[in-house]
Amino acid sequence: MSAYANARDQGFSRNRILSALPPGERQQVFEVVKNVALPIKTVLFEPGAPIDAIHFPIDGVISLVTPLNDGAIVEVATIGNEGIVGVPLVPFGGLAVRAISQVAGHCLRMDATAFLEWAERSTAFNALVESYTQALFGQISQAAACNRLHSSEERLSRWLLMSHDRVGSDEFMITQEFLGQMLAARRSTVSVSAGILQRAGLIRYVRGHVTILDRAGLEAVSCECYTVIKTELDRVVRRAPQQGEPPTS
Amino acid sequence: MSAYANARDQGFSRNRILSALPPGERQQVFEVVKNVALPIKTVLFEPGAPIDAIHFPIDGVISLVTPLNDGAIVEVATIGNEGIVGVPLVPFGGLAVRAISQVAGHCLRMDATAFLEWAERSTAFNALVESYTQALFGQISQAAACNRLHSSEERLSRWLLMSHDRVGSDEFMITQEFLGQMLAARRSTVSVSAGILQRAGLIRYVRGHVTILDRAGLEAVSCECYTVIKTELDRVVRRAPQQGEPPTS
DNA sequence: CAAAGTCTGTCCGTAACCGCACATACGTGA
DNA sequence: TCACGTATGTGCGGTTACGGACAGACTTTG
Repeated sequence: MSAYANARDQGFSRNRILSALPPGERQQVFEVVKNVALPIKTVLFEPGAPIDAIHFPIDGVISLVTPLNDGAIVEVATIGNEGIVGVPLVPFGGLAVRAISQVAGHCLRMDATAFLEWAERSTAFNALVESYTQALFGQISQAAACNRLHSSEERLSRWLLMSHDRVGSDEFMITQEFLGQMLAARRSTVSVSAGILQRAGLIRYVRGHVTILDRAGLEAVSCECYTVIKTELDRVVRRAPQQGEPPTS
Repeated sequence: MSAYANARDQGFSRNRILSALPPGERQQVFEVVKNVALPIKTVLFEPGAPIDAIHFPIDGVISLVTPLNDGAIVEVATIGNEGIVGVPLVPFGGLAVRAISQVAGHCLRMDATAFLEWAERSTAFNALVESYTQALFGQISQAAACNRLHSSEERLSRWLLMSHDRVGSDEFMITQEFLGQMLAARRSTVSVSAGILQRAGLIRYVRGHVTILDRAGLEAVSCECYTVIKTELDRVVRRAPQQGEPPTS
């Protein structure tokens, strides 16, 4: 989204983790984050490198990928407005993965030091972060199983569904070449799988332009992993006290 | 190991996370843990179930596995005396994986409530736990990539090496049937891969009895994932102040 | 309109592994 | 010693996806 409800909001309430905070704390967190645009293929951190900032996606999709020595990469998790990029965060520590944006969008950026202070000060914030960390942990575990056992068509469907949930639109951009990297499959394999989905009327896919036509159909083709991951991620914010509308200020 | 240096120690110092604690705190932690034996195929927790206790392995190997609807399971991490079973722990939360012992051994068991209290009270303890959590996160990410891209022979070698590191012996028990479940491969595939390793003189494998004959050779056959994971796990305790010998009491 | 670049559909030989089956070898206990 | 259960080695057709290549279609740029 390029226009926000109002200038002060800055899309703040559109990250579901932050939305789940008590209104008072939400306002305070608002003071320490900055809305940044993430063009496609922006790298937020590299494996082993110290993480200087935490990102709360508003729209767009960010992937955690494991790079291998031969240059191949494998996606292990996708993160959107339901999550946080950069956890688990340890002072001076780094994660073993690369964070890279797959679908362009926006994030709320919080310095690592501010994040750690907040986690220490606010019980609600800390609980949400830890709960999400656990869910992310589960997502990666499920991806590990999925990568091993499920067909490229199932995994493609899952990827499309997860992205669809996150971008908030039936259309988004992703080339088959890039998709192949995410799924750790040949581009030609992606082309074949996507062709099957397309002929079945589930999607339209023209030169990097994906349109979701039949969500229910995609869910039927996808493996169970989609539902497992979605259920677990939803639980993170559902467990927190429901928040009302953002303050009209 | 069935005999400990002394009764009070109870193998305490053989878990590398606990060993990395300052001596004073180590003694205190000693008061709240209990040495328990884990026969093979003991389940410590199931996906989604609340975790009532944390385990610090002394010997043996515990695996985190993701079960799928069709009954298949995939190993996403193995944990031995370098680690902790049950993190990241959140009050009333559960992990999306099953923890099951693969090679029989012993653990130091700590109640979840005691664990949470300790993490809050002790900075050193908390730092170790969080650092390990990050490393475990990396291990699962690497496994996700490995499961997708590497051959059964590479993965088998990696599994054998990781187990070898943890059991502290050149011999351990694991049937091909069980190994196949861990690697999410047919037993016959395991048989073929193991046969290749065996004919190459790297291992001996007779009716569930594995003997590591040539570690260096195995490392050459294994994929890079072994080294990546080992390096990351080693960093956890290397970052902490080195501890001396256990107190002779 | 022409040219260059990008993206996609398709093909083919090959490799790895599945899914299943069967035979053999080892170990235990009667 | 024999019988039985367990564990392993092996074989074979079928499937999936690799690895590499090529042509066509669309888009952008000049």
